[in-house]
Amino acid sequence: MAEDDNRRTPVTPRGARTRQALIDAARVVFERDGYLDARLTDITAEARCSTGSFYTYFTSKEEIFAAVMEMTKNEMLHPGVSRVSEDDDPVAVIAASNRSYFESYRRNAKLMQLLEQVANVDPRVREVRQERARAFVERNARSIADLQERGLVDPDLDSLVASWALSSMVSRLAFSAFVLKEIPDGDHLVDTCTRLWCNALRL
Amino acid sequence: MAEDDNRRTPVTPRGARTRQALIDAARVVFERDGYLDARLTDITAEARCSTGSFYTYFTSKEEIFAAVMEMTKNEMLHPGVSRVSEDDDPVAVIAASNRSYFESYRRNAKLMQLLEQVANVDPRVREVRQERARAFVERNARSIADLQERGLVDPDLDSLVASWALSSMVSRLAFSAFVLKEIPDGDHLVDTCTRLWCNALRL
Amino acid sequence: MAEDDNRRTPVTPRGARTRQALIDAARVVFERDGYLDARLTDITAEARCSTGSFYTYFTSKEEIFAAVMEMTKNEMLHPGVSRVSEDDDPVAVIAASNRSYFESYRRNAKLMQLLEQVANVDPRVREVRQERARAFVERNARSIADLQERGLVDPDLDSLVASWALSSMVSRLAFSAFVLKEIPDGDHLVDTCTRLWCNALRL
Amino acid sequence: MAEDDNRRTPVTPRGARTRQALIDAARVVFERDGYLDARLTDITAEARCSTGSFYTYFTSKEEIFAAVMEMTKNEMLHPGVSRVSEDDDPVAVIAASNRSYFESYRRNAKLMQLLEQVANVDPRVREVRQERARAFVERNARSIADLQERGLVDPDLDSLVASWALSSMVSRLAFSAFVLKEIPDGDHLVDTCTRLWCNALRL
DNA sequence: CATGAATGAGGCTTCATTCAT
DNA sequence: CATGAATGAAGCCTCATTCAT
Repeated sequence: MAEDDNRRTPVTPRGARTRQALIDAARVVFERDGYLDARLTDITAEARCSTGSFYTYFTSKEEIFAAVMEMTKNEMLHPGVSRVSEDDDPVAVIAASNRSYFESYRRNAKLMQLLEQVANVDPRVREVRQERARAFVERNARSIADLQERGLVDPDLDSLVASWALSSMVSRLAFSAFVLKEIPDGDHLVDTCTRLWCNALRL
Repeated sequence: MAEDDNRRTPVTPRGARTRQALIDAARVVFERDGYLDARLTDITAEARCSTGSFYTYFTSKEEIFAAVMEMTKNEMLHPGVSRVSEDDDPVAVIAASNRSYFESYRRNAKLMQLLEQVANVDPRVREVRQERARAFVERNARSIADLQERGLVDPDLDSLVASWALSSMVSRLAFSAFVLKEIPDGDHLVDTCTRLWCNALRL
Repeated sequence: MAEDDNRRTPVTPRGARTRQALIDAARVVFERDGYLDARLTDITAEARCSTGSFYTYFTSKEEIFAAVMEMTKNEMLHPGVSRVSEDDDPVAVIAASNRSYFESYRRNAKLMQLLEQVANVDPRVREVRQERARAFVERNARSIADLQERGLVDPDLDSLVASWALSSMVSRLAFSAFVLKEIPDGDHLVDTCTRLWCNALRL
Repeated sequence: MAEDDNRRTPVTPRGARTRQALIDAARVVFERDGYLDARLTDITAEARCSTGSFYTYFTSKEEIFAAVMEMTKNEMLHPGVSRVSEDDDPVAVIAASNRSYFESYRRNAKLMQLLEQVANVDPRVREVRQERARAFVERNARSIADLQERGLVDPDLDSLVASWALSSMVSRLAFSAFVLKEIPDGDHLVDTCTRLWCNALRL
């Protein structure tokens, strides 16, 4: 995250406040208008600061978008997963993980939509999104491989490809449910999803 | 599909040729530069006609994009599916269907990327994409329901939700493989995908 | 009215029909959209003929406007005036003249508005309008001079200037009443107008 | 008068200067080229600022035209009128008023021509012109009614209609004299005008 | 004579970015 | 560090006019 630019990280509290106001405003504007239709002046207006101030802290729309995403990274994590111990029932672990994922997605649907939007437009954001996806997939792949080692699931499956497939299934389902609203949200959705996941692995 | 505009449908062969040249040019430019970076003048230059001619047939970039999509709809269909009879082994049917889908996606990867890009930006295109997705999902849902009736797959699954999930899995996998190139393409991919699909249904 | 252009006066009945259709269409479009917003293609569409045909008969919007005005010249004349003989009561003559003028204006309000509009935009049309005005003013001036000679009205008035003033009064009043609709139409209006005219001359 | 737009009213002196320069430039260009032929770039060139600056203060040609008119409203007022006291000879009052009106019109002939031109083309400007006219007419109507109450003029006249007629006469005469130059300017014109006005009222 | 497609100059408008105060 | 006005490249779009069929 080292800046290749001499934009200062604010040193005075006043500067920090302005920077934060800009990020908050950017989130509001991006969620309201979409990334492409958001104008820098909309953001500064929302932040109640001048146009010029934007360039004190950021060099471009892209950069402030990255800052928004960085800022909300914590909200996007799925804290529930790690709390499930390895001794637990594997199905319960998967169910908990899925439930947690869906909940997080539901809470941040607008942001996820934005991320999807911008990833299809800006290569740097695409990279960010793919990195997140990869991390998610790899964690699931390790989990699948682990279950294979323990003889609990179909050993013939390529754990990485299976993880790609199942992770894609879950994330796309969440997108359809919470962003596109094509599928009714609810326990039924998560349950079916978990059941398919377990079935798919022959767990 | 009814135009809310009086742009003519060409009545002379010459007009039809120009219109077609514009659509072809648009596809080239869209695939080369992406939807957002494509300028109308690039399209008319590629089509070797004047700026004004664009407006003889289309009112906006959005509209010619829709025409490109309409034009290539046939290429996107998966003709192989219907050739598999109902008497065949259900696994073979699914395998054939998936293979066909992946092949079609591979051939039209650029267009699929475009569709995804524009769908996240333009509501009208989003509608088109969702309609296609829905058709695909519903076909698969009927197929699943049919297998349930024949007692071949898990009867407890909600066939529609299961179809959403598995269809999402396949289409997203294709996107990751052919557009993002995150997953190596190959028989292995389709086979694993089919295996997961069948497993998921307990077929 | 001699054309400085080789646009043919139609020789075939078919040509005459097309030309007439264009003029009729132009009137409809001009009255509906105003001169400036009227596009040549609107006129040809209204006339149900091709764009090219327009240029078979006219060279410009200006020219077809002139043709519309020429065509409707007869409607604009005030036939009632001449029917009043000189022996009649001068007040009755003036009253009849005014009444006739107002009636004609009321019937052709849309066209008068157009004439006013275009005169402020196109010097050639301005010339036409001024010529009409001048003819009207001069006729009235002669009438006033005549009354002066007969010792019926104030002999100190400059008959030409008085005619300009009173003619302006009437025509502008008609414009306000029938085009701008600022003044309620009715007998009261004409009567007051006539009374003012007579008073002004000390008739 | 409330702007339905967020174009800023300048807050710094510099901004105020630019805005003023644009208005001044617009007046020059409008008077030189006419409203329709005036291009925005002509105005910004004349104001020695960039194209973009125009849009900092105005949204359209129409809007800056309104600003020009607003700016010159003061020049258009007829300050002489109020200086004539009610005790004066009514004829003298009318004479002074007319003289003042003509002088003002003569000074601002170009602008009046513009106003007339644009009023026939743009409904918003038409409204402005009509409001001015109405104010003028109503003031004269009150004056006529006052003279009626004092028994000095024909009591049978409808003071409002009479005012419309006579006000129209004066303003149209001024237009003919100073814009169209159809009538020779001079004392004679004003005197005849005043005489007709007084005669018409039987003053 | 009719047709209707093709043309392209020319004006309009936006908004990211700079910079003087 | 904040301000907000100034900039101008860049793309959009119209429509009168021409011309091949």
